[in-house]
Amino acid sequence: MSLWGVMGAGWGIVEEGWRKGPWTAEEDRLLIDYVRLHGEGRWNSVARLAGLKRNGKSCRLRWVNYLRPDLKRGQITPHEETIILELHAKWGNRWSTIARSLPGRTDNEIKNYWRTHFKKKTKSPTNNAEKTKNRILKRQQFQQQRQMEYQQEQQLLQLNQIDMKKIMSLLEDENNHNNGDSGAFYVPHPITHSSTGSGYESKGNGLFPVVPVPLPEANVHEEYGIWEGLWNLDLEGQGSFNDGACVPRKPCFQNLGVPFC
DNA sequence: AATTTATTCAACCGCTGAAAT
DNA sequence: AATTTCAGCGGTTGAATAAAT
Repeated sequence: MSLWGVMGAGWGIVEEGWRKGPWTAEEDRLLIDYVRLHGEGRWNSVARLAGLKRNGKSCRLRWVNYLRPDLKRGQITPHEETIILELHAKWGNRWSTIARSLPGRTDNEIKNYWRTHFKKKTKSPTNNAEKTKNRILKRQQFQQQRQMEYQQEQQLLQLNQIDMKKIMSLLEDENNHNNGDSGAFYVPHPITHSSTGSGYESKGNGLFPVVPVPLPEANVHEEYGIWEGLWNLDLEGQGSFNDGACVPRKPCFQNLGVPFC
C-alpha cells in the first residue's frame, strides 16, 4: 500500500479540525512560506495565517525536524556517533541538549539513532555501541600515552636546555678569555626545523615543541581528521562514510516537494 | 516467490516550565 | 496570585522498508 493510500485509513485524518499523519508536499510548501513571511514561532497562528489544517505542535515539529534549511541530512557520521555516545554518557536522554552539540541534527534524529543503534544492543558484547565505546577508550589511552610522551619530551628538552646553558656559559668564559678571538670554537647549531609542520615553534632564543595538549572539550572536533581514520579501523563492513551531506538512505517521498537539501 | 521478522524513522502524545493575561 | 497559552522535551507508536527464512 502506498503512503497516500494509508492516509485515508487513519493517517491524514481530520480530528477536531486538525489534519494528522504524514505531511504532503503542498503542506510543506505552505509551512515554508509561512516561516519565510512570519519567522519561526507563534505556531498556533500557522493554521489561520497559512491556511494549514495542522495544529501548532505539528507545524513546529515538521519545521524543526524536516523543513529547517540548516538541517544536515544523510547518515550520522562516525564522528557524530562518537559525540552522541560521549554526550549520552554524560547527560543521559537529554536529546535536545545533545543535539545542540551536533549542528544540523535534531533531537528526534539523535534519539531515533541512539535507540535503534545502541539501546537494545547494550546487552550484547559485540555490537556497535561496544565498538564505539572501545574506540573512545582507545582514543583516551592514546591521548594519555601521547601526554606522557609529551611530558617526557618536555623533561628532555629542559635537561637539554640546562646542558646548553652550561655549554654556552663555558663558551662565553672561553670567549672572554680569548678576548674576541677569531671565534674558532664550535657553536652548536640550534634546531633548524621550520615551524610549519615540524612540531616545533620558534620562541625567543630557542625552539619549543608544539604538541597539542589534549583539552577534553575543545579539540575533539579539530583532531577528528586523524581520529576518524584511527577509530574506524575496527568498523568492518560499514562502507564508506562519504555521505555526510545530502544522501538519504532511502527515498523520502514526503519531502519531494521540499526545496532544501 | 512468498512470508516472516527486524530495523528505521516520521509523527504523535503527554508532560513540564515559561510567558502572557 | 491564579489561570491560560505556548513552546519545547522525551517517550512511544506504527507504517515502510530491508533482510532473513
